[in-house]
Amino acid sequence: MSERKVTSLDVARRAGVSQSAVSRVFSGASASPKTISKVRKAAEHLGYRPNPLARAMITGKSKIIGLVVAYLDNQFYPLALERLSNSLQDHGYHVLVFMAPNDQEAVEKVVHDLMDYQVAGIITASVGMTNDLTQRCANAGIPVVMFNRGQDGGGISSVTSANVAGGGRIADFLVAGGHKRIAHIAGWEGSSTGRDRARGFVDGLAAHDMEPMAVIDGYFDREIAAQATRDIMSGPRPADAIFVGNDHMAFAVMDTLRGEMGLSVPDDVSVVGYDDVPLAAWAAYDLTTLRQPLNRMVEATVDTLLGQITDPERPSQKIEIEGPLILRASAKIPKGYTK
Amino acid sequence: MSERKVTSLDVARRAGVSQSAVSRVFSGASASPKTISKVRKAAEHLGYRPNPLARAMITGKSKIIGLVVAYLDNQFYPLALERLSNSLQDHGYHVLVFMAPNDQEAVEKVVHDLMDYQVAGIITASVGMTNDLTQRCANAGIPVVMFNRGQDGGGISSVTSANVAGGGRIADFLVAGGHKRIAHIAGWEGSSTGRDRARGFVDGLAAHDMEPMAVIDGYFDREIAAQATRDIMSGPRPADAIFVGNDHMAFAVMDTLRGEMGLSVPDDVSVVGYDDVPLAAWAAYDLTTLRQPLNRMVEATVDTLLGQITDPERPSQKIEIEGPLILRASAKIPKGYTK
DNA sequence: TAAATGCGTGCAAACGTATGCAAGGAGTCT
DNA sequence: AGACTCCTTGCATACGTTTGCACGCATTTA
Repeated sequence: MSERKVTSLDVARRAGVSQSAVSRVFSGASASPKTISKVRKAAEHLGYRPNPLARAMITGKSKIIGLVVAYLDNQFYPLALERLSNSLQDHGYHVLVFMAPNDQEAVEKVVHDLMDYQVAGIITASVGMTNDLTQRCANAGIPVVMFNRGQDGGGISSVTSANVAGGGRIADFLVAGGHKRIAHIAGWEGSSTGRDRARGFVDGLAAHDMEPMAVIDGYFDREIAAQATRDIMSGPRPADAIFVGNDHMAFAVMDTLRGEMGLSVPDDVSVVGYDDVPLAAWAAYDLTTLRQPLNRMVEATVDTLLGQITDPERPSQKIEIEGPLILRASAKIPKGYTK
Repeated sequence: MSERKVTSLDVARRAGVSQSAVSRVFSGASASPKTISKVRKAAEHLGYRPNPLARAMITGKSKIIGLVVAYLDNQFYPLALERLSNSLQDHGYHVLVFMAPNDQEAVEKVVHDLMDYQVAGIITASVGMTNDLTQRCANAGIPVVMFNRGQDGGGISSVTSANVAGGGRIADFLVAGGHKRIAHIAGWEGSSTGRDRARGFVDGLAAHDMEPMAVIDGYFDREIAAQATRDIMSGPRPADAIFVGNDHMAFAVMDTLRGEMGLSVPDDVSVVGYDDVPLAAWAAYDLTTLRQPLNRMVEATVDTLLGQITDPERPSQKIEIEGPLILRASAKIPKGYTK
C-alpha cells in the first residue's frame, strides 16, 4: 500500500492550474513555458503519470500494438518479436501478443479482440490467414504492417527481404558451384515469402538454362521437409544441391541427410537456407544461407507502422530489404566467392 | 468504415432496459432470465462487445497480464511465451510483453509501465533483476508469479521444475555411467535455477563420495560456456563428463567439443543438458537432458496467477514440478537405464 | 391480512483523461 | 490609439463502463 493513485486533477490543484492545463502539458499540446514548468514540478513531486487507459478511451487509440504471430519455434520469429517489442517500447508503445489462429472462428475472435483493445496498429508476423485478418482490420481503419509476408492485392503495407532477388542469388551461387542436380524444398506456397523465393530461384536457374530437379512444398515444417529430403535423395539420381526455403527446414534437411541417410554435407550434397538465424552459425550446422537483415526489417516495420498511425492518409508501402549471402560450410564455395 | 462503435447504451435502448441492466448481464451480475435473453438478443443483433478499456478504468484492473521476459534466444522461453499466451487467451486475458531491462533505470520504467496499464497480474520469465521488480509490483498489490525462477525471501509465487532433485538425478546418472572426472558448467549463480541445479548435482555426487572436477558459472551464455569447455578440456586431465546448466549452453559446449577440439561425444566425453527444448531432440545434437515439463509448468503458472487474481488473500505458492531424464546419444547410457 | 424478506431494476455518480468553446491577455499592424 | 490576430487558459462535456443506493414487486412468514 505504498502509493495512492494520483490523477491529473491532483497535479492541477498543486500547480494552481486547471486539469485541462495538466492534460495539455502531458499530451504535448500548446502551453506557456511557465505553466509547463509549474505542472512538471507538481507532477514530479506527486509522482504523477498519465493513465494510458483513460487516454485510450477518450482518443479511441491506445498505445498498444497488436502483434499477431503464428509460430515461435522458428527462431526467426522470437528474435523479431524481441526486437519489435524493444523498438516499439522506445517509441512509447507496447506489444500485445496474439497467437495466430488456425481456424476461421478463431480469426474472428482475434480480430474482435484487436478492435476491443483499440490497438493503434497491428503487425502480423508470418500469419497464414493473413488475407482475412489483415483486410478486416485495415478496413476498420487500423494500420497494418505485414512482417516477412507480402500481399499482391490490397493496400496493405509489408516489409520483407528481397526474396525474389535472394532466390536468384542462390541459384547463381549453386550453379557457380558446379551443381547439376539442384532441388528446392520450398517455403509454403500459400505464403508470398515461399512463392517469391521459389520463383526467384527457378528463374535464376533458367537464366543459366537449367531447371530444378524438383520443387517440393515443405510448408515451413520440419517433418515435411525431412520427408521431402528422403524423396529427393533416395532415387537413382539424387540431388547434388538443395536450396531450402528457410533455415528452420534446412536444419531438418541436414539432420536427415547426415543422421539418417549417412550423407556428407557438402561433399555429397550442398545445402543452402534462408534467414540466417543465429543457429545457422553454430558449428553443428554451419549453414550457408541468405541473411534476412532482421534489424533493418524491424526498423522499417516500426517506421512504417508509426508513420501510418501518425498520418492515416499515408499510402501503404511495400518495402523490400536486400540481405547478403552468408557463406559457410554447408555448401561448396565456388571460385570467386569469398567469405 | 463498416461498423460504428456500439455501446451498452445502444443495446439497452434496443432491448428496452436500462444501461446498467446491460452491464450486469455482461459482467455476470444477477439479472432475471427474461432480461438476460432480451439483452443478449439485442447485443447480438447490434454486434455489441463490452469495451475492456472502459471496464479496466472503472474496476482498476485490466484483463492484461504483463509478461516480463529477458532473453528470447534460449528456445525455452519463446515456447513458454507461446503456451502462456495461448492459455491466458483461453481465460480471457491477454499478454503484454515487456523485454526485461538490464539497468536499474529501465527497471523503474518497466515497473511504472506495468502499473500504468493496470495489469491484472505479472509473470516474470527468467529475469535477472527479479528481486527489485517483483517485490515492488507485489507490494503494489499486483499478483506476481515467477516462471522458472524461485526466490527464497518474500511471499512471491513461483513455478519451477524440481531443480535440486533434477541435478541429483543427473549426478546419479553420470556416476552410474562410470564417469570419473565430472565437470559442471552451471547456470548463472545469480538465479535460483542455476544454484539449485548445481547444488543438487554436487550433493548428488557427494552421495557417491565424489566431487565435481570443476564447477564453472556459465551465466546461461553460449560464449562463456564455450570458454569454460576449453578450460575444462584443455588441461592434462580433461573431464570425461560435463553436466551443463541448460540446453542452450549445452549446444555451445557440444559445438566446441566437436567442432573446435575434435572430440567425440559421448565417446570422449558425455554431455548432459537441462530443459529438453525441441532442438535437443534434433539429430545434430541428440542431447541427453532433463526435461522441464513445459506444459505443466505453464498450466501451474496460469492457475496460480489467476487464482491469486481472483482471491488476493490467497497465500503465495512455490510449485515444483518433476520432469523425466530424457536419454539420448550425447551421454553414455549406463546399464539399468533404458530409453 | 400485515409485515418481513428478497431479488431485479433504474438512477446517477464515479473512473481519469482529452478537447471544443469562449474568454482573457499580449502583441502587431494601420 | 484602436482594431485585429494569436496564443493561452479554464469550464464543461464526453468516452463507455461499473456499482452503491433506493425503490418496486413478488413471495414468504407470523
